[in-house]
Amino acid sequence: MGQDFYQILRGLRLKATPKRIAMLEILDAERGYLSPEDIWKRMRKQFGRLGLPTVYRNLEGLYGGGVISRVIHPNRQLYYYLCRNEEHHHHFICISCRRVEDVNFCAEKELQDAVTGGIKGKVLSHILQINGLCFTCLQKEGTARAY
Amino acid sequence: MGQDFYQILRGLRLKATPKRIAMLEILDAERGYLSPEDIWKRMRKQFGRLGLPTVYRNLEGLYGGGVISRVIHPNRQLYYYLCRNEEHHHHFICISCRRVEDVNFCAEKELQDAVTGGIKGKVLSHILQINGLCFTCLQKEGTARAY
DNA sequence: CCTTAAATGAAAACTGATTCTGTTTATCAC
DNA sequence: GTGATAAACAGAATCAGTTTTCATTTAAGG
Repeated sequence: MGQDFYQILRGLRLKATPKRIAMLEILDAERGYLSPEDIWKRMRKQFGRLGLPTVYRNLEGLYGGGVISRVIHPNRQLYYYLCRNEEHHHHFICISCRRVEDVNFCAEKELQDAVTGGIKGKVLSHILQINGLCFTCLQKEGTARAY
Repeated sequence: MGQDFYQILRGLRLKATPKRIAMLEILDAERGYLSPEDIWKRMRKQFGRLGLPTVYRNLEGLYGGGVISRVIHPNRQLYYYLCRNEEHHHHFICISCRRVEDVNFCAEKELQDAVTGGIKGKVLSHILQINGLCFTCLQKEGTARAY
C-alpha cells in the first residue's frame, strides 16, 4: 500500500519523501477529513520534529495534483481528505463526525450538465459540497460534537 | 430604496443603523461581489472613521439573515454580494471581473433534487458555486485581472 | 424625552497560512 | 556504492484576514 503511494507521487513529479508518504497513509487511514493541524499532530508522533509549513506545502502539492481533495467547513477552515475514486467528485460531508461520503446521485450526469452547461462564459471550476449530519450522527444528535 | 432596506432590517430584528443601510446600498449598487475591505473603503468615504470590525460584524448579521450571500474565491478569501431574488440560490461568478450572474439552469429543479435527495443523513446546507470567466472577460482574456 | 439593548470605535489579540534562510535528503547519473 | 543537484525540510519570523474586548454611542420603543 505504501508502494502504491510511491507510484502516485512519481506520477505527479513529486519526490516520494517519507513525510509525503506518511501524509497519504494518514489520510488513507481516515474515513473523514482532517485539518492541517490534525495531520501535523499525527505526523509528529512518527517523526518527532516536523514543521507545520511542511504539512501545508505538501497538502498544497497533493491537492494540486488531485490526489487529495478539500472541504470548506462551515467554520471556514479548510480540511483535506484522500480522493478514492477520481471519476466521482461530489461528496456529502458530516460536519459532526467529519466523515466524507460519496453521494449516489440519481442524476450525476444531469448535475454535471447543469453545472457546466447553459453558461455563456467559461467554467473553470466549481464547488459542490453538501454539508449535513450523517445517518449515524443523526441518531445521536444530542451528543454530536460541536461545530 | 433606502426605506426598502429599512424594512428588511426590521424583519431581521437588526437595528437599521445608517451604516447597515449604507452597506446594503453599496452592495446593491455593485453588480458583483466585494471583499469586506472593499466595502470598508467605500464606507469610509461616507463616514470618515469606521472600524473594520463593524463591517465584519454587519456582514455576519446580514449573511445570517440571508440578505446577502457569499462566495469563496479561488484565492480563498470570502466575498459578499446582495441576494436579489431569494428563490434562486445558484450563481456563476466571474473570478476576473467579480460579476455574479444568475445561472439559468435548464434543470434547476433536478439539481436541487440531486443535491438534497438520495442522502441517508440530514442535509443542513450546501455550497454550489461555479467559477469561471464571464463572456465579457473571455473576450479580453489576455488582459483579465489577476486572481 | 428617556430608557435600554444593540451597535460602534479603537486597540489588541488570534489564527490559519506563508515566506525566508540555511540545512538536509531523495533521486539519478556515474 | 558514490557524488552531484535539485527538491524538501525545520524553525523562526511574518502576514493578512478576522475576531475579541471594553468603554462609549446610538437607534428603537415606551
